[in-house]
Amino acid sequence: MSKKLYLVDGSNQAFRAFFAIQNDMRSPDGFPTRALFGFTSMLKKMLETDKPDYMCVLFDKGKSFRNDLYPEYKGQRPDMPEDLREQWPHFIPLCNEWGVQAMAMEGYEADDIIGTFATHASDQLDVTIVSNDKDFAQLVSPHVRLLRFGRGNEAVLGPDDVEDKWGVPPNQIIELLALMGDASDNIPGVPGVGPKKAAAFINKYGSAKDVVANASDIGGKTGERVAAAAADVAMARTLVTIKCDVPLDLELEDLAVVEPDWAALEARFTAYRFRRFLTLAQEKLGDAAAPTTKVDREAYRSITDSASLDGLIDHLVRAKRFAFDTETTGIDALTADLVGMSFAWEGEPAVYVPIAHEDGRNCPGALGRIAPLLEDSTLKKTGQNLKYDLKVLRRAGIQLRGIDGDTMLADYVVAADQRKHNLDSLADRYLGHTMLSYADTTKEVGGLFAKVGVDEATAYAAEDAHVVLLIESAMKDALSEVRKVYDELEVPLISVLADMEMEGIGVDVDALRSMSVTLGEKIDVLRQQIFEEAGREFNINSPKQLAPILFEERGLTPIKKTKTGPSTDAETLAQLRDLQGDALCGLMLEYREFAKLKSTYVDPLPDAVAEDGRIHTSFHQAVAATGRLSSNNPNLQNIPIRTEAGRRIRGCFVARPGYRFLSVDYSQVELRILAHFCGEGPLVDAFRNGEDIHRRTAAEVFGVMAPLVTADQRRAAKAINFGIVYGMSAFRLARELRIPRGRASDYMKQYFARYPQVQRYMEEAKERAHSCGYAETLWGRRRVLHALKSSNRNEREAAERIAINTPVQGTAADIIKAAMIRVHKVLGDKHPGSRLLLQVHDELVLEVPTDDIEIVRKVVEYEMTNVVNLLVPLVVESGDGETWDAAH
DNA sequence: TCACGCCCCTA
DNA sequence: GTAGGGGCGTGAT
Repeated sequence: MSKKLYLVDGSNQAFRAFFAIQNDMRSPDGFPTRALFGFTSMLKKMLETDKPDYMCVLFDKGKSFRNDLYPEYKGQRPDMPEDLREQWPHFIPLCNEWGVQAMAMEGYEADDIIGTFATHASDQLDVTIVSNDKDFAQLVSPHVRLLRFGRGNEAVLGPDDVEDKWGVPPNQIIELLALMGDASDNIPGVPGVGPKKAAAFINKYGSAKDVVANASDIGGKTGERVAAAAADVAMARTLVTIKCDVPLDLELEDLAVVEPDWAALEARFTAYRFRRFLTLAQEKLGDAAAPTTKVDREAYRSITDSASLDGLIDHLVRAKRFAFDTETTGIDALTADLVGMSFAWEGEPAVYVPIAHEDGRNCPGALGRIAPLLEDSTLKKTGQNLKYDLKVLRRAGIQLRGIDGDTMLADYVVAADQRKHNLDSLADRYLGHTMLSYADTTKEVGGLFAKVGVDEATAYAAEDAHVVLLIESAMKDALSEVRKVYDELEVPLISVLADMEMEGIGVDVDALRSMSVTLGEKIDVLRQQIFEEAGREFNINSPKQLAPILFEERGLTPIKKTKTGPSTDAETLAQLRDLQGDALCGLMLEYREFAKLKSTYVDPLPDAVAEDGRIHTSFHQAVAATGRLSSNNPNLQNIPIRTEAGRRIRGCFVARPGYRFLSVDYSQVELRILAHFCGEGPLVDAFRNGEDIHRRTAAEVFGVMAPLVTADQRRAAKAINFGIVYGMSAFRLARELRIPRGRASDYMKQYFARYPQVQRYMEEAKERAHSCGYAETLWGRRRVLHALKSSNRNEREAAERIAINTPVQGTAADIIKAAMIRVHKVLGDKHPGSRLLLQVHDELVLEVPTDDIEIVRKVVEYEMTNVVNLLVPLVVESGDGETWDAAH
């Protein structure tokens, strides 16, 4: 058997690793590590499973001969992301410490060095090229294979695979690429000729040159394009051809894979905080300090008889606190049924209690015996995303009480900037442990957990409960920094949200269906009018098709650009209609309004109605970086309100007979919070005196008496007040108000002159974030802001705006969460007929028995306004009605 | 089928 | 200018 040589396109794999990982990963001192992490995974896996005898990782360096030949080569490429560039110098030392040769050669691309090695070595070795770049397909031969990594899968391509995939054999790939060009390298080919057409032409005529020579035979538009692109094709052919004769001063033995330098890797992985790899290095070193908290799945037990069940109950009662997890028949808590439960507590191996497994080894009477423990609030529970378990149990008639921890939320408050807070990610991040996957566990039984055998189910389920405890202890110190927001807000909110989701909200499905018909008719009429006005038919939903009609056929002047061309958004269309008098733009605006309402709300909402006739949204507690909730399936936090047609959709949300909706919303809550953070000053005075804040601001900015402020002046002041909270620029204000930049700038100057404490707050918010690395809310919720240190001005300024906005928006989120907990408590205690249904950031929607409206209004208003003492009063406005629209 | 860009709904 | 979810078109997979 031949020995194996692996040639890795290092630049390509570094990029792939960077973009494949969504979460921002950093070492404790803030150094970005995500590309290095993915790259390390790849190296380790390749070394362990493929065991190459020789290996070399190649990186591009500087410009190559291709740039001399064609200055625009790779010219369209955006700059390397800063986070990736910082990691760049680490790749070669990392490879070397793994025992792998790595290099970059000035003036050559990795492709050419790989090509040279591959052609020289393929007569004595089996060569594998590791890259996702399709150019390498040209080098594939019986002894050279191409290894590509996709999302979660990888593919090894030999000559036949290349032909299957691209339609031509490896020795024709150059011809294929010459015709196609390569958009990512900015190499022009024949416009309109992609992989399919190119392969067909190559197979028919031979080389790219032959295809060009036969352009007249191809005929039609494509033929013309082929003929016109003759020079480009020749150029492209040179550019895509990998050089195989780079002068290399290396012997094969220089590429031999040697034993990793585990001590160096240990230091490196400690610095990067790569837990899993660090453990590996420590094991290899025989290091006594290697963590011994390995997850031992063998120790887990299943509880299948009543004697063991007695023992479990005894243990749980004495433990006083335990982690638990439910296994169910599905992922939707509203329809999933209980299959089993797992428990873990201090000092014993975790256990699994099967309840409804099809193999019949279930624990008799378990649910009834365990229920009192779950309902006992003096026994403390923790888990991962307990809102789900709470809902499942409630449908089984069990009221879960005593929740005092949730690892998903703990990670959310410790690391709000991470995108993923699921258990698998947490186990990896905090423990360096890879969990058994649900997909693998249930793969052979069609994803149905009830069909999994009890032994296998035990390993999977008990691990979930066990790992929750391990993660809690690993994050203990970090969590102690943000205990207040965790204990007072996030954990108590779990059961409030579970109740709201289970309660759901009623909708008038018939009204929505008839609205769909009416809107459909309006849209049809508008579509015809648009075609008539445009003089032809096109896909009205396609901005790409609309743009040339507006800006070429109708000769209108573009107002702003998107990445891909002139914008056709609503602001643009309105200006084109008003300032350039274009009728088509007016029609498009109407069309867009109705089409949006129909496709986003009116048509999908009836499908979201559950068996109980109500819509049950999901509130996500660990998504928004500021601490807000989000809502989906369906999103009930973006139901229209601004337009008349939109409000009719709100009118389709209806209260039960005998009930009314009560909607209570905070008035100007973010500006009040800003005033609080600013301290004394006219802003605080205005709120304390109950003034109309926008009128007062207008009076200050325009230097007139408050009663004399005009409607236009008040509107401008309102825009400024909103913008301030977001860290707005004068440029943006000018656009918002459609006034010259200089005037907008004057307004802002005057604003800050009258409210100097606002400007001071903004400066201090930035300085604070710079010095401690995060922005913080009133409850101590934190958001780390690495980009403050960025050398890119746009990124840095964006982070500064976040530093200004997050304390304000996040404190508003804290306040309404605290209010929800108090309202939920008082309703449960004193007004059980009334329920919280929705939260829309500054608004709570309740369903209240008609007779209780006034008393409940008082109670809710009291709780919302007295939830915290700020320097300015919190004020709410309320309304009630039989529909959500009427209540607003 | 999926990722991405554009557009638009909310606070 | 902040924070979200989601529909549709487009082009690659």
